[in-house]
Amino acid sequence: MSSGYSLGTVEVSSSPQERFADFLQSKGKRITQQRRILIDFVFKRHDHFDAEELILNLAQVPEGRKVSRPTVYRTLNELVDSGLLRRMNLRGRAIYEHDYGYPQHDHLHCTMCDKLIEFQSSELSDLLRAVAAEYDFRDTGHRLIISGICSACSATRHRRQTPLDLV
Amino acid sequence: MSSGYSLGTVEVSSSPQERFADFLQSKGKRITQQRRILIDFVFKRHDHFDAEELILNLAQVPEGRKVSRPTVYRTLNELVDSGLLRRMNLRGRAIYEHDYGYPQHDHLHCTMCDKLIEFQSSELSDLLRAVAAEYDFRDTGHRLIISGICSACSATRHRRQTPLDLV
DNA sequence: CTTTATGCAAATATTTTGCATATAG
DNA sequence: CTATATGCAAAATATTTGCATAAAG
Repeated sequence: MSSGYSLGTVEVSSSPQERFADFLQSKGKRITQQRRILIDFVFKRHDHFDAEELILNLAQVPEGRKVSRPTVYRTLNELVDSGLLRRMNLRGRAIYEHDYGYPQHDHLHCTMCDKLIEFQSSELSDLLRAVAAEYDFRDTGHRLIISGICSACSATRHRRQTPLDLV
Repeated sequence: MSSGYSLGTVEVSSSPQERFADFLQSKGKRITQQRRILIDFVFKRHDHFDAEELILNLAQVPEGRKVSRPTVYRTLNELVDSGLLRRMNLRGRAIYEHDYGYPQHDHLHCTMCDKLIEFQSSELSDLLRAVAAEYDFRDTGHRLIISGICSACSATRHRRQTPLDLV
C-alpha cells in the first residue's frame, strides 16, 4: 500500500482533508471543527448530493449537528473554490460531486428517475478544446448534461410529471 | 417574399404566434391578450434573456404593463413547453432563448462579461448521440456550456469577482 | 354561461448576510 | 489576544401558488 489516498480507482498524493487544509492555509483561513466535520462527511458518504441532503445527513449524527446550515453553504462554496467539489445545476438547485482524484466526466440525466450516469469521452474533450480555440476562447471548463430517459425507465414506463428545465 | 416567417437566416412555415396559438388550442388553453403581448415581445426583441429582464422591458410600454409577473412566469413555462423557447441555467437563474426556426447550437459562456457565444457542431451532435446509444439512453436533448474567458476579456483584463457556478 | 386566465398577495425554495458571540492560531 | 468563523435570525433572490375576479370562447 502506498502512502497515497485511495479512491478505489485512482491514487492521488494527498487526501481531500489535506488538500482542503492547504487551501485554507493559503487563504489565511482556519481549520475549524465544522470544516473538518464537513469535509469528512462529504468525502466519506456522498457522490452526487445537494445542500439539503447533506444537511439532512448531518442531522442524523451528533457530530453533524454541530454544523449549522449557513456554515454548510459557506463551506460548500469553499470546497468548490478549492477544487475539491464540482457544482452543477439540476432542476434549479445546486448539485455537488467529488472533483478530486476523479477523472473528468460528463453526465446523462434521466428526467424520469433523476439518476445521473457518468461517462467519459476524450473525443469530446478534444472537440471542445477545438471549438474554444476557434473562438479564441480561454476554456476553463464545461458542463454537459444529456437529458433523456434511462434504459431502466424506458422499460418500466414509470411516468414523471415536471419536464421543466434541464441543466 | 414568401408567405413564411423570416428569421433572417431561416425561413419557417409559421410564425411563433401561430405556433403558440396551435399549442394553446391543442391544450384547451385560451389565446389571451397577455399571451399575445408576451409572445410578440419575446420574439421581437430578445435573444438571450431572463424573466427579470423581460419584466423590466415590459414595464417600459403601456401594452407591457398589462402583464403581471406571475403571468410572465406562467407564460414562459408554456413557451418552453411549446418548444418555442429553450431554457438554461446560468449563475442560478433561468435564461431563455428562441428555440424555433433556430438551428441547434451550444454556448461558450464568458465568466467575466457574461456574454454567451453560440456555436454549432454536427460532430458534437453525432458524438452525443453515440454516447447515449452506448448507455441505451433515450436522448431528448442536451445542454452544454463551455465556460471561460472570451477573447475581448482576455485582452482587456477586466476582472470580475464571483467565479461561482457554471451552467 | 362556463371554464380558464389573471392579478394580487402570500408562500415557497434556495442561498446569502449582518451581527454578536465563540474559537483558532 | 486578535482575527476569523460560527450560529442565529433575517434578508435576498427567484419562482410558484391560492383565491377572488376578469375575460375568452
